[in-house]
Amino acid sequence: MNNIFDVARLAGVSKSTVSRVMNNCDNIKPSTREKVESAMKELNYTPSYFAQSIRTGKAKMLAFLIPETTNLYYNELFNVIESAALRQGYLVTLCNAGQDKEHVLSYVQMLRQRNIDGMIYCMYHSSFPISELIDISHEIPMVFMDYPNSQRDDISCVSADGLHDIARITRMFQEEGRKRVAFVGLEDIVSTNYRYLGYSASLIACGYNFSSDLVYQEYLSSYAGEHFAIGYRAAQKLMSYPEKPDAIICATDMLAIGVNRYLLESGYHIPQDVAVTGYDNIAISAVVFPALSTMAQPVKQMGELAADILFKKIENNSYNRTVLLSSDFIKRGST
Amino acid sequence: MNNIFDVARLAGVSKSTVSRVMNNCDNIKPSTREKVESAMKELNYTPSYFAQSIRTGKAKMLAFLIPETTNLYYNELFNVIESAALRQGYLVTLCNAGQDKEHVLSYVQMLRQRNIDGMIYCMYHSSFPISELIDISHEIPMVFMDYPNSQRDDISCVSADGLHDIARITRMFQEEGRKRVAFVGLEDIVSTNYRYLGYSASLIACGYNFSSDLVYQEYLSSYAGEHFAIGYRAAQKLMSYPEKPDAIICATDMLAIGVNRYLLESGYHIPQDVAVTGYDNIAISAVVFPALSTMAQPVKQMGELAADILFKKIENNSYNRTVLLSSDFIKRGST
DNA sequence: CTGTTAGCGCTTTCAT
DNA sequence: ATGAAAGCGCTAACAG
Repeated sequence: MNNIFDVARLAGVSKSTVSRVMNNCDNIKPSTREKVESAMKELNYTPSYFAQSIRTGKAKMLAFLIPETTNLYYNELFNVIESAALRQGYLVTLCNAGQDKEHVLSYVQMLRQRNIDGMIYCMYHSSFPISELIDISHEIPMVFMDYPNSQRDDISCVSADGLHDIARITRMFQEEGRKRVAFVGLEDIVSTNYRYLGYSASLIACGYNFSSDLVYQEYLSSYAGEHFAIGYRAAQKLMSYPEKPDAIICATDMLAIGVNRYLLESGYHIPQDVAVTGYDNIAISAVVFPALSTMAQPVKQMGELAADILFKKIENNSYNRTVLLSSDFIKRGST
Repeated sequence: MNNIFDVARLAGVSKSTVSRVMNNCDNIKPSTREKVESAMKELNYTPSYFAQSIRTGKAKMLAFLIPETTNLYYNELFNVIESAALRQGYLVTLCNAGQDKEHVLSYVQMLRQRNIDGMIYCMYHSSFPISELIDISHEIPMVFMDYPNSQRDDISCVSADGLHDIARITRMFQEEGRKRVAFVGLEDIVSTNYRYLGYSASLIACGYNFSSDLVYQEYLSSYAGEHFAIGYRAAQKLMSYPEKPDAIICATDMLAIGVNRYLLESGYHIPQDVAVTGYDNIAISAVVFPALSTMAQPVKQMGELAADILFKKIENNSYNRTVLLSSDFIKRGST
């Protein structure tokens, strides 16, 4: 492997000049720049990553930390962030950090030891003790996703605006003349909690009566098939009350698919008897029967924004910005 | 940040000794080892990753390259590989390399520049020119997955044994007394081609007549919803012939789900009129109606084996091993 | 505009 | 069993 000295010798200049050419400094005579460049080409030279890093202290590497891996949402997000990073010469490592505090922290610790330039952390369980991470974010650039917290200006967050997204759905149902709008959610998940807030606020705003018979939420164990089963159970419960809902807002598509299954099996007509909405627009939603109306998060925009903010923070970690983005409602057969 | 010299000074020894303690050399007086260790603890010292790497030439980092990101199979695989790597102090970066030759190669190039220790590459399109990668694998340790090639001993491959997996399904149908067994697949995908081979070979072996009216394969464009639609079209076509199949083996679960949808819509009974199998055991398969019988690849075993082989290759790249693993048949309502 | 020089923090001979 | 010293390949003052 050729090093900077070989290039310098071949070009008849000093190492520094070669270094300057690589880092496109100005103040280089065009003729020497050419000599250096052709020498680099001739020797098929690429600078040593480690040597560069040890000097600059930069790893040119980001980390994307996610809580679980059965959700293609994170895949999409990773994609977008990876592309954005690559464009700037950064590599991004996906970290399946889980939700155990010790595990997350030890993963973060390892990343810091490797001088990672910055990280994007996806929040999940609301019970996760995030304060440690917030402290760390003051030392190493971090952007939080799925953590809709606009309360503080010393951190940066990028999330979908589930609260207002759900409010728009409630309003739609009201305009359609639906009388009883129910909500099916997941306990203890930051993003779905936020959606629930949107439901309960807009219910009042639309003049509906709030009733606990209209809300079904359940804790989620880790198993993926669970989502579907929870939806199924939720519909079973909601439809067992004397006053049944005529619309069900679900916090995720998988819940909605479970809800729909119960409704169909029980002879209800969707959307005539009951309208159902999901949230996420997973691939299968377009293809189930009835096709699911749902909210599609602006994943591309979210990922790019997160990367963008992270790069700004890498330049100057005191920069902070928090953004909540509206989702797109995809109308299909279930409403 | 403290460096090795700070530790040495506090412990009253030289840098070399500290280095030796870190790398657990023998020939260290227990008392000095203790002194050094407590000094490290006191200073909360961690060695500089870059400085270590520049000396050893090792990045302690692997890459996992995948062709696309809408398949949770890769997520599972990544999980397993990541855990195995972490246990050895390696970080693994997920690379959404796509299937464009230039893009893959430039990604690989970037990884090499960063002195990645090894890579695991997931094969996909059979038209992908893999020979360049094979050449590269002679220089930098690489394990190929989903590339069931036992022909050559200068590369390492870990794959599910789709050929024999499908043969077992064919045999099951024969034992059930099914008369016409069809196959639905995807053109141009290495793993599904291999499954087709298992179908066509076992058809003969079971004494069935081979007929082109029993085979439907289609090229796959990149869009994910496509899988489902292809399955739907496939069933439409297969059931349009005068002699209809009474069993359909699908190369993937998504295809099978599409097949089932057409069959149900057309009034066929599953599995009485037509039995259907998938391959992959994706999460949704347990939950669709009828629940899908399918082959579950031993993903955990595959990932661990791939990591294992890669670590052996990192020690000595002339080591090679190719393994094909049997999947587990999950019997559900569709058979 | 370019060269000289001093490190970055560690590992690894070579001495002792 | 330990220390001294020479780099790994690069960047960044500092000179000129």
